[in-house]
Amino acid sequence: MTERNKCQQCAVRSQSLCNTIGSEAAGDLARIVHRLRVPEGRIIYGDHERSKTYSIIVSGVVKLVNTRPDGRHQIAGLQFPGDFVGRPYAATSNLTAEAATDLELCSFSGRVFEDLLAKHAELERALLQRILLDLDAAREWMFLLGSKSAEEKVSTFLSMIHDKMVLSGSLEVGAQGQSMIPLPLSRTEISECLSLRLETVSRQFSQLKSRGIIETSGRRQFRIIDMAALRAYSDAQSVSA
Amino acid sequence: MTERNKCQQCAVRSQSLCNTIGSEAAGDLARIVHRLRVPEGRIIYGDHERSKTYSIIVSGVVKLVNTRPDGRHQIAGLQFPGDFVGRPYAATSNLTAEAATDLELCSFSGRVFEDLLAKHAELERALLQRILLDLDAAREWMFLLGSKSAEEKVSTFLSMIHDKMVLSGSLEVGAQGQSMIPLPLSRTEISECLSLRLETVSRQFSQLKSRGIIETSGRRQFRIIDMAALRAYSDAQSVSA
DNA sequence: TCTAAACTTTGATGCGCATCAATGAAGTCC
DNA sequence: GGACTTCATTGATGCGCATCAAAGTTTAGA
Repeated sequence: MTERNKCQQCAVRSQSLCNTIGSEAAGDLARIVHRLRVPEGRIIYGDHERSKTYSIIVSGVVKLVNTRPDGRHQIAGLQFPGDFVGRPYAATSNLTAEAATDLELCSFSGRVFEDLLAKHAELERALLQRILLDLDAAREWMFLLGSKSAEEKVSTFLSMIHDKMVLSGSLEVGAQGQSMIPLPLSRTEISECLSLRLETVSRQFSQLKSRGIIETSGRRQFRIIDMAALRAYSDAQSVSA
Repeated sequence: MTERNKCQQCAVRSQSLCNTIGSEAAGDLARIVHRLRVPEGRIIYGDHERSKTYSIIVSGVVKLVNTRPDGRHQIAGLQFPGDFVGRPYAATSNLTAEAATDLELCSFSGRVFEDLLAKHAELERALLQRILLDLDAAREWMFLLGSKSAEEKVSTFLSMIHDKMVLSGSLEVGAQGQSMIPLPLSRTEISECLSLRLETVSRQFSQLKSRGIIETSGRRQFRIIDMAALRAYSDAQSVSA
């Protein structure tokens, strides 16, 4: 892929949707895109949303929330920079996509994007590949929800955040010992993501701190002191003490 | 869609992949398909499988198993008649697809099917739509794994089996009171699907029986006596007694 | 039909996390 | 900059499901 194939406007990382397609499709895509800033808490799509839009995240984090009639709710997925947000080919969705942090988006109006999908098979293929990755991730997360202990869940969550930061270029590989990493979610949101109560999440944070594996600063930042230990706790059974 | 557009060979239900595409693509697809019988327990793809194949299930159930180094494993999805089985665009998968029951498949060799995907955009679109449904289902199942009680999990599982039987035409709507429904999984497999222990699954079966909501016959058949109650227990909080 | 193996059910006990409750720290507004 | 509000931490207790253990049932094979 040559440099001019890349979408300069929303270039985030190489795997981004608009960087995996040819120049003609990319050109068409660039013509209909517009930049958008979205404040934390804003609903992007869901429930009673009529006007459909699709986006690629430039910066920030989107949470996909599964809300139930009885008030229980769960975060069914997090989308990071470079990820595609939207649900093509469906009038409604049981999920609500909400800005977990302030966002910058590359946004496409629903109708136009769908036409473009029909026009460029390669764009549709790129989308299919991306959705398949989301499906892999969802099935992997199912294992966490069903089979991991609270300790494993919180450790997995923190290393996942670290890995996403590295992937999106916001953090250098191996720099975790030095750099503070921003937490995109509150304790309550983390608990909804891991299917724990927030008290349990807090206790696991405390334990990881007391073991010297992580440090925290304020409510929204953490530093990984011992990455190897964090990874070990993420898939424990290995740890006996 | 006209009748001749339908793939007569593997026509299972209207949503099946080969029934949502045009006649030319369907013709090409029919030309490369071959029927295949697979005995229970056989691995369809996964782990160290080299030769890729894709299939549409004609009859039987496939389980997608997530196996971990430490021996824990979980069923990450079930595929029923009409469903697509395979993981395009990936050399490997962490999942193993295994015949939960004896199967009849419409099978496509990997290379040829991928060429066909590239040739017919409409086939790729149909696949994308199907994968999106799988993603919706996976995210819905995440809620079960993370947030439902053992009672809700088992009730949900049984009504899901019922619904799938109806969808695939093996059971008439509203006939649940009369007909025995075959269970495609053992207690152990059900427990791996719901992230419970098999003893807990068994206890929930017993409780549903003692309440007169279901009956069982042998290990692999059940009858739904009171569908409304079963549905209520599937999303409890509603039930207080 | 009898026997053995595999699977399922039922019972007793304990642990992990939820729940209830209170204190403490961090941002926000005047 | 002090008071308020929101969010996070820590503690005490209880319940749901895992775990350990044993008996019962179904299926297959001699």
